[in-house]
Amino acid sequence: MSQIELRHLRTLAALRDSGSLVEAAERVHLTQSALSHQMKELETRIGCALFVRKTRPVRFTSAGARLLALADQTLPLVHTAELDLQRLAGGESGRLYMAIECHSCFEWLLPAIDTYRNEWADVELDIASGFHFAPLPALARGDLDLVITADPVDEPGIHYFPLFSYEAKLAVAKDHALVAKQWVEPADLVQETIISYPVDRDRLDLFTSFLDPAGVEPARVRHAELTTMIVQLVASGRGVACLPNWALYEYLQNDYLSVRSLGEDGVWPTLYGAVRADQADAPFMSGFVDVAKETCFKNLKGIVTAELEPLKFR
Amino acid sequence: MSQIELRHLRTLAALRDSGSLVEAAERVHLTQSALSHQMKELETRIGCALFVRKTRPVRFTSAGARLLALADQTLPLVHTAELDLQRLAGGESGRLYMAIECHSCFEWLLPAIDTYRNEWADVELDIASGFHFAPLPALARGDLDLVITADPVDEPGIHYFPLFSYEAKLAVAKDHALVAKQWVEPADLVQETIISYPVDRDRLDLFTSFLDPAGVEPARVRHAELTTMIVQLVASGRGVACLPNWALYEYLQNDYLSVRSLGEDGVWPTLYGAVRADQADAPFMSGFVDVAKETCFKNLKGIVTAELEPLKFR
DNA sequence: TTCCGAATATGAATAAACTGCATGTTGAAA
DNA sequence: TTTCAACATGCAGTTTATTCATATTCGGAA
Repeated sequence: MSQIELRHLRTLAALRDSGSLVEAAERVHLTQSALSHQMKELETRIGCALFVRKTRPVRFTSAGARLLALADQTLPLVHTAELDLQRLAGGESGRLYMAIECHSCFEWLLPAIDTYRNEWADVELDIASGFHFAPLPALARGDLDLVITADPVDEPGIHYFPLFSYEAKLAVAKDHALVAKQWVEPADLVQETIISYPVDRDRLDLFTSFLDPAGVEPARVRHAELTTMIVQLVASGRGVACLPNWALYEYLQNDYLSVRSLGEDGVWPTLYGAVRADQADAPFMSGFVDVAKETCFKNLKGIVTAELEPLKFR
Repeated sequence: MSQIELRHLRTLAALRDSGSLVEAAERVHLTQSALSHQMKELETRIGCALFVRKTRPVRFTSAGARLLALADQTLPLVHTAELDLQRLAGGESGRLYMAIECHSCFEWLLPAIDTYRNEWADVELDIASGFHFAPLPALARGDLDLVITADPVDEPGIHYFPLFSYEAKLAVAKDHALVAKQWVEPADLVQETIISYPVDRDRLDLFTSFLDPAGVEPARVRHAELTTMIVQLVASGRGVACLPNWALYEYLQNDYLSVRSLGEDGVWPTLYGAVRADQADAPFMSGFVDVAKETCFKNLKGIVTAELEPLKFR
């Protein structure tokens, strides 16, 4: 049925380029006998001669010429595919579809992606922005290749690259009563309205690391999509919000609101890049982690103000 | 080195279309085990995984997707090539480069080619018009596939299809002295100017079949490229010319000149189609001969006038 | 013509590969 | 946990590809 193989096309091309079986054999690193057998067998399979051997250089029949045309069409395609595969296998290239669980991460992620693109032009990048699905299962399944998350779940086959730790601070209006306190205790928030991103509360550090352990429930929870919006609501006294220190830096510089630590020691989540274990060692993957850490380091390291601690890098 | 083979591409395409190795195995008429081995081996050869087997349907990695793209590029090409080869092998298609030794043959050759094209659209036709080379060696060598000739040379590997016999007549002006004779004898031409196509005289029937055997040399030989030109020269009494009866039919109808036979029985050359022996049985080749004979029969059969004999078909 | 050298063809042996069978492993759903 | 379906694997049989040694063919030169 399927009779033609790439080997035949390579032989024919070599035969055209050299003009004789003897020389063609050298080019494809086989013996003259091998090529003779090979061609003869192909000729019987397709039922007609491919070239005239009595002439020098050999003359191709219509069938031979047709196969040569096929060779000219396909062999270059195959060759470039092989080169692509080499890069793919060497980890110089690959697919990098990512999703972020951390809502405010775009701030440092976009510059990181910019610099990464320059170094790894061949990597196919994409960000799943509107992620209404669970990112980690999608990662394990292969729909995603990288997930930025603050909640490492111990799952086999998933590897976590720590990026940095930041302090999750409580943002309050400048005239808020809590400004008087050195730090915030869970009980202080009983009467408060919490403003948060519209995600499950078990993915909010304020609840998982602070309020829930103390058994405290705030008066109300409001949602806002954008960091700017949350900050505005907080500044105007409509509630308080828990945000990463680096996301608050700009607003503190402008004296737009105040921040306080959650508890005496503060809450310090760590941001991880989650990848599939089999890709953890791929150069294009660890390359991205390196670029991400470096970008954060450059852009976010100097965020110390009177009220903020710097990030902790690992 | 060269690792990818068409079989791998076919397997991958089947795998994508079906979603599982089991089903893909059915499509390529192999067992699941065979495909498993095949894919595993390819993966180790190129150094990275091609698809994830844990999912249903299977999910392709970047490398797998790249190979699928290659498959989509190449497999259709290979398939159409195989179809072309089938037609080529079945003789439904082929190359038909032809040359004509007979100068006036275009008259019936061009209509013949027209009808042939309709029946054998896939045959690559070409006419070597300005043939300043020897056609028969070119035929044996493979530069040509068909030569229309009136001089069959007994050469091994060449097969001659007889097309028809015609009478080579002497055309003279209407008021020429020879009109008085029933037929022409060689000695009658001693004083005459012969007008012929500009080719070697041993390819002119007038010499080879009439004058040379009698040891007669005409007074002068003039050349003209086109049949019309020769006829004009003859009609105006500048000389006499030997032409096929069918080439003279039109001019006789218009009472433009007169013709006489060469000798009592006339000279009757036969026109042959010469082909390489290995192509003599190819349907597209004998198909051409049939069309050529039929065209001549239709177009040239009714050439009988008071002075012309009809063609003889074999 | 005959001989010679180069190229191709051929036959047999060997090496490699592909494939199938039987069976083990794994993952997902009940 | 069980079960089922899909995939992996070890092994054996078979096919296929290649090589080596040798024969044949072709074209040119003596």
